[in-house]
Amino acid sequence: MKFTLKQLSYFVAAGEAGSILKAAEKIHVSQPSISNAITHLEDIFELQLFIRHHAQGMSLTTAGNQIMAQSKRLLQDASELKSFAGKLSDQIFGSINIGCFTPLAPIVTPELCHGFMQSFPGVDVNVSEDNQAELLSSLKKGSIDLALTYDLQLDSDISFTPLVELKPYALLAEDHPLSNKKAVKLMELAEEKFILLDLPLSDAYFMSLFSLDNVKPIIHARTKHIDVQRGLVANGYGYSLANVRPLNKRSLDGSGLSYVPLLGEYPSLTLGIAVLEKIRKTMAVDSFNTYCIEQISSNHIPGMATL
Amino acid sequence: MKFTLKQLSYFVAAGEAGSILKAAEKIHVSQPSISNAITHLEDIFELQLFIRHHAQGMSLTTAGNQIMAQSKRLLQDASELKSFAGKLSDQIFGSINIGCFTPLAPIVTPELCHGFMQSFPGVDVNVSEDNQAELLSSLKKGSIDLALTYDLQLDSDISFTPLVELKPYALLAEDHPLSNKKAVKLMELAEEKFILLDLPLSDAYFMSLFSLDNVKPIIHARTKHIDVQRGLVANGYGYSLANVRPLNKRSLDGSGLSYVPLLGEYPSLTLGIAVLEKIRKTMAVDSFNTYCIEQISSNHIPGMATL
DNA sequence: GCCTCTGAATTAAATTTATTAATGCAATTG
DNA sequence: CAATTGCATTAATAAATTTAATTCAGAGGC
Repeated sequence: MKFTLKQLSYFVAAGEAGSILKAAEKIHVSQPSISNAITHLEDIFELQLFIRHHAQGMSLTTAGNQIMAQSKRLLQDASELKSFAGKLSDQIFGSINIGCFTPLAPIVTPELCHGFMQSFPGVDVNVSEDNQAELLSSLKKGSIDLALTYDLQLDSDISFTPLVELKPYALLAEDHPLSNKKAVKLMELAEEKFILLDLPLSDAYFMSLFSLDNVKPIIHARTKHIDVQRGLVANGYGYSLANVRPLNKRSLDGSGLSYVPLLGEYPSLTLGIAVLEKIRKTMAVDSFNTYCIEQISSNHIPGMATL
Repeated sequence: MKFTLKQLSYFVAAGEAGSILKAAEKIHVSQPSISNAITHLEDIFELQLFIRHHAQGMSLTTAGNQIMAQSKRLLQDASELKSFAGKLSDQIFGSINIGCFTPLAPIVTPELCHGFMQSFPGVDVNVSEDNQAELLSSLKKGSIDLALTYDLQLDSDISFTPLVELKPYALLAEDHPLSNKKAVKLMELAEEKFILLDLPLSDAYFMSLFSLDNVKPIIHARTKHIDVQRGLVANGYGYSLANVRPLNKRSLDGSGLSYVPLLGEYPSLTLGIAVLEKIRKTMAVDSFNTYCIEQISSNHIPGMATL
């Protein structure tokens, strides 16, 4: 046996009016409706809520007063839930979950998310980093609202908004003989040792670049971590290829790096926004989406160096 | 357009089960009921709460997660309201409002209410003092649950439980010639000045005592305050009659008083508990009622001296 | 003290709302 | 490419809510 919010609201109206009839007029329902609601509440609470005065309305008992205070609070909370939902749908407000492809995350998310939260203090942005497969799965599961990633292996139910193309470049040690050239051909590096960034999608992508020029790289090391990749290159263990361009041109141990464009036409990786097609976005997610479009362009990418 | 607690609970069940079908089995309702409830909530909130996965249930969106957290809280609060009401009806718990006839209040209520609240820490006792007419009106209005007063001018819808009879006695100054007598006749005081406690009921009562003996008192002063009455008597302005017997036999200015029984048969005032007949008492009120019966007897009255 | 009035409770009919069983439908699985 | 899964839809039914009309008990006026 339970009660409804409607019954509570009828009870509260009667309690405030001190009369069922007056309450009925005020809230535009019939007198027996309120009478029923009160009787029902008295039954399930096993309490006398009102003292009925013949021909002069009714007044709350002490128990009724206590229940009424709680009822008002509950009704208030219910109406706040409604307005919370309303705000979620039409105001830039609430929590949003953003996913970012791991190698991109340390470059773009700090500035991007911080800037967004500065502009929209009502929004709480949660960022998670993951590989492409997991990002897509998270989008479909709803555990992230939006992903910043490349347009690789996207399913049909994911919609992708391209933002910028990231051309591949050669990652060389600062003191490498070719490090000051305007551009470099893959062929020129063919005899040197190659450090492969061995992540689910990037490995295949980088190898495809070599194939285009019929170059067989000498894979000297594989790593899943871009900091290891940069550290190895900076310390002269070999060269590598990359698309993301951290502003800081030193590896974690302080050794210098150089970014040299590739001479020739190579496929870029397109950085953009992936969202689930069928989803209806909250205002906050939508705002983050447009914020990304505004902030990320070929002129400027948060946290990223120009070539 | 509003939602119901039932709809919220269906939504929460579905959110927790990750599937309408599983939720339906768990809470024993049909699948379309839950489906409807969710659709309704999505409509009125203007939010997408779930992502539907074909043939593999559904998962909450970020918005759905936020709404679900709030919904759970609201349902929790609703169930707490229910249990609060339950406790009010069957446990010694909550607030109670006690009324007390003004002259009695300073004598009996401090010890009585303090003792009760010690024994039942879950109960919050509020005491108010008033004259008989107001006490009865408060009982009928429900603003007090129970009144400690005399059995005077009670209406038919008030039920009165007598506790003790308070015999009238002569209030004399400590150094009054008759102050050490075992008992005194009203006749013996007839020539002295009389101080009348001039309260709605007590004035008529005291005058009726004189009528019984065909004595015409010399009314020297009238007061509505028992402290003034005691002060006047203690300082030798005259004698008075009273029923309540404060333990402290000094007036507020420190002068001594003496209580001397009346010789003869005079009507007593009966101190007891007045409650509204038709009311269903909460457990807390009922306990206070029995506590009064236990504590107030002819052997002992809290705060009151023996004659 | 009689009559009228007020306002809650009750009753019965109408309406709305919730529930169910059956079915449809889209995507997944083997 | 059937078979299955699981949500949405539909239509029939059951339940709850609402209302209009009425009853009833006490209050208040004369």
